[in-house]
Amino acid sequence: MPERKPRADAVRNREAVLAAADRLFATCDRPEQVTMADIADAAGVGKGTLFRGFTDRTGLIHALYETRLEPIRQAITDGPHPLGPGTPPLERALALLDAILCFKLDHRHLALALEATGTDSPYGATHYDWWHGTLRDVLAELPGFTTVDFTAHALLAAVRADLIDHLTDHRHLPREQLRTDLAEFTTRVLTSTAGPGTHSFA
Amino acid sequence: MPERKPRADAVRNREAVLAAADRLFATCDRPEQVTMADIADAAGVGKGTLFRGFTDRTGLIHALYETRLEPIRQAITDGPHPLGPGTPPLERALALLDAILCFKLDHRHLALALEATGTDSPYGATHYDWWHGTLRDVLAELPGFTTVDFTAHALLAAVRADLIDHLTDHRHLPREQLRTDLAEFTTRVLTSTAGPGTHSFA
DNA sequence: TACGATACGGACCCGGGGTCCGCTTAACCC
DNA sequence: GGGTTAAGCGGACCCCGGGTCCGTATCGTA
Repeated sequence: MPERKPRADAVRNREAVLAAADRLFATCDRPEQVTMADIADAAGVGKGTLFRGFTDRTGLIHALYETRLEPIRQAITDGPHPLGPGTPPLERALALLDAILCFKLDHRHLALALEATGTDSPYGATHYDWWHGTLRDVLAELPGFTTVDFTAHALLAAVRADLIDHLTDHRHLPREQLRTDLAEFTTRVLTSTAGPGTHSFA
Repeated sequence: MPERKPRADAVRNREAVLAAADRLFATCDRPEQVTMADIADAAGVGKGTLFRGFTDRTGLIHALYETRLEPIRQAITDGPHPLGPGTPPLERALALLDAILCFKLDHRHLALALEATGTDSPYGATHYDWWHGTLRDVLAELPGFTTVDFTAHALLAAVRADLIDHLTDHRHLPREQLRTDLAEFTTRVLTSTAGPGTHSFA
């Protein structure tokens, strides 16, 4: 079974669609305003082609997101300091979160579009489990940490796309401000010597 | 102009609709499965009545959410210890977040429905500004805090409905576990002596 | 060049949010 | 209680967007 190679026009179209979608999402301010028909038109293909290639709306956005995310993923799994492995945990955790933040800033439209699919909250997405797992493993290397799992979730929640979007677009927080704020917050969380701080209320 | 009193059937219907909606959202597992027509049927009224009374889907969910939220709001603005004013800031912040967490646990369906409206991310909702403002003011009373604004956002992000839902329904974290985890996390954030933790990466 | 497999595309379907308007009925006045 | 008025009702209807289908065009191969 020599596994036929995919047709040339198919791959060409696939690229065209991804490019068109990226462009449209980037220019329109509410991702749900971008309709499938719009994307098809902009890419110069029929609607059927979209769904053949990407199954459904979510699939298309997913695919797009994935391509943009790949480099960062790479940098984390086996890249150089400070993102790659081999960086001491506290510094690496900070680097991770900063990287996510910057990514979301640079690709706000995509991240928002992804979350706006509605079909699956971010927590259904495959990315999320990966991010969470990675961050959790890093935190686990820090001494004296018990609630690693929840902490990873909470830290990731601080860089969710819509929050970032709200802070930059509506509240006009400049990028660097946001980065330092996040860094300080993360540092607080990770360097605290919190004993059993569990005050219990009735 | 003696200001006619509202018609009896109108208020009766309003209640019926709210009750029906609450019931439906509570039983169906994905809020977007509940259609406006469903709610109208369940309440024994016509679709027109829904839109007359609540403008649109978002409005209906908003109204519902508001009624459930009111007691807690009350307890915070002028209730007793530990939620009310007059509680020392650290303890009060912990109480606030715990209260939000419990509320979202008890009304998961509503909170999810609200976020799933899509039309406005949680950050567009009026509640959010109030929560954020309240929490921010409390944090501001803690000594040595600089990034109060962002910290408030980040802490609130940790109790977002879909995260809570994911942790309880998919990961099966028990309620009490979640509460203690959140309490510890919050304590870490608020009791850390974080100096200028702003390591800068290139 | 001929042929099979694959991809194309746009007409079409369907379900859900939101509208509209002729009819109903509660509130007010006597 | 009976008449008048306008607020309220409801469901047929519209619109729009995601997703499907299948006759046709195109590619890859021999």
